[in-house]
Amino acid sequence: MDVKTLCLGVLSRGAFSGYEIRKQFEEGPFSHFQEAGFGSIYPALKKLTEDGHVTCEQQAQDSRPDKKVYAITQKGRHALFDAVNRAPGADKFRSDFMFMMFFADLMSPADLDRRIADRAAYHRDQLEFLLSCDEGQSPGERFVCQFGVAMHRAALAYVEEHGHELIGELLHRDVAE
Amino acid sequence: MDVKTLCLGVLSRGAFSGYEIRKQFEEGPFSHFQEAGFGSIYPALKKLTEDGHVTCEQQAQDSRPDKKVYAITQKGRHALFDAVNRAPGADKFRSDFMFMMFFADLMSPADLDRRIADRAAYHRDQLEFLLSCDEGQSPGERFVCQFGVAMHRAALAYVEEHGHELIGELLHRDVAE
DNA sequence: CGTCGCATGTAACCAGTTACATGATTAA
DNA sequence: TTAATCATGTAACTGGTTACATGCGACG
Repeated sequence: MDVKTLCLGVLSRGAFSGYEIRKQFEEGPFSHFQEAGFGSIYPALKKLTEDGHVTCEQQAQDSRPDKKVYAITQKGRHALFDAVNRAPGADKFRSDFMFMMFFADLMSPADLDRRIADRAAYHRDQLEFLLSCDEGQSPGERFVCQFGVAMHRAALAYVEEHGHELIGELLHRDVAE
Repeated sequence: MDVKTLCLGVLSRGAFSGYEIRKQFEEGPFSHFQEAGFGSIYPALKKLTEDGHVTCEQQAQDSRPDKKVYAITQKGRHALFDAVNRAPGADKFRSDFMFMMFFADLMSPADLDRRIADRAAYHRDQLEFLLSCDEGQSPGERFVCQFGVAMHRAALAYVEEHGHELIGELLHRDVAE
């Protein structure tokens, strides 16, 4: 799913500036399963405008830089429709944390403990956020949001239950050697 | 986590050829949280050899192309140790499926149903695979593998429970209009 | 007779990230 | 006064993907 399509998705729900679109990827309803930064959003918006998928209205603001508000066109909606009805690519999940846990025996128990605590905190944060944006309007939005809740709940539970177990096992091994 | 470090991780567990390393990313114990293809593995191995992180032994095979078996060096182990003890980057999760579900109202109920069934099948596959490689040797490996099990179990349960709910909601809305 | 598995590699390409460039306002 | 928020954009880079190039053996 390229950034152009992602932007189209955001703009199908309202008119926004590039800055606002980025915010939605950072802390909005898309944040937990897609991401995009300025460097990819602005060029995407430019391309979408050229292709007639969005229109751009420049708004002057006093004591602030101009704002360019983008709105989706009929052609853009069609492109979004096509993208949604294409076969989805496989999920991409990459986790440095899991790689490190895989090699937990290369870490000191204290460091390991800290990493696991950080991880639990991360899942708690995400959970809190997702629960707060749960008043999702559309059925699809609610489905996705609640999926995130289910995932982070499961991950948190796993880390809390098995994290100490892992540290224990490694401690044991250290003593044995 | 770049492909060089990933290869170092694989090679810390034994000597392998580039082809075998790729297989481990495709169907081995790393497959559910990292990936790498030929196009990134071979150049990484080349670089690692130049840097002295791995050594390469060419094995002639009759009626088959030569095999280059790579083995990690002490320097390589040190580099892996450093990587594991660095602060982990944030997880990257990108899901086309979730994007599509977000815009489920742009899909026909029949298509939606099919996508959800495919998704459930995918989680079942992953689960089966992860359960089969559960006899992980090291505590870290077991931790990571069982984490995968927990995640796919939760995802499968969620999709099975709420997928039909979503279709129902959209069907309802279609009738209302 | 085809295609799958073994086996290695390069070159072109591309999407996305990082750093840079600019600058006013507001809150700590 | 320092940092954060608002606001837009480009250029250089980089990492990884895709396609190409080569070729034998085994299985169906």
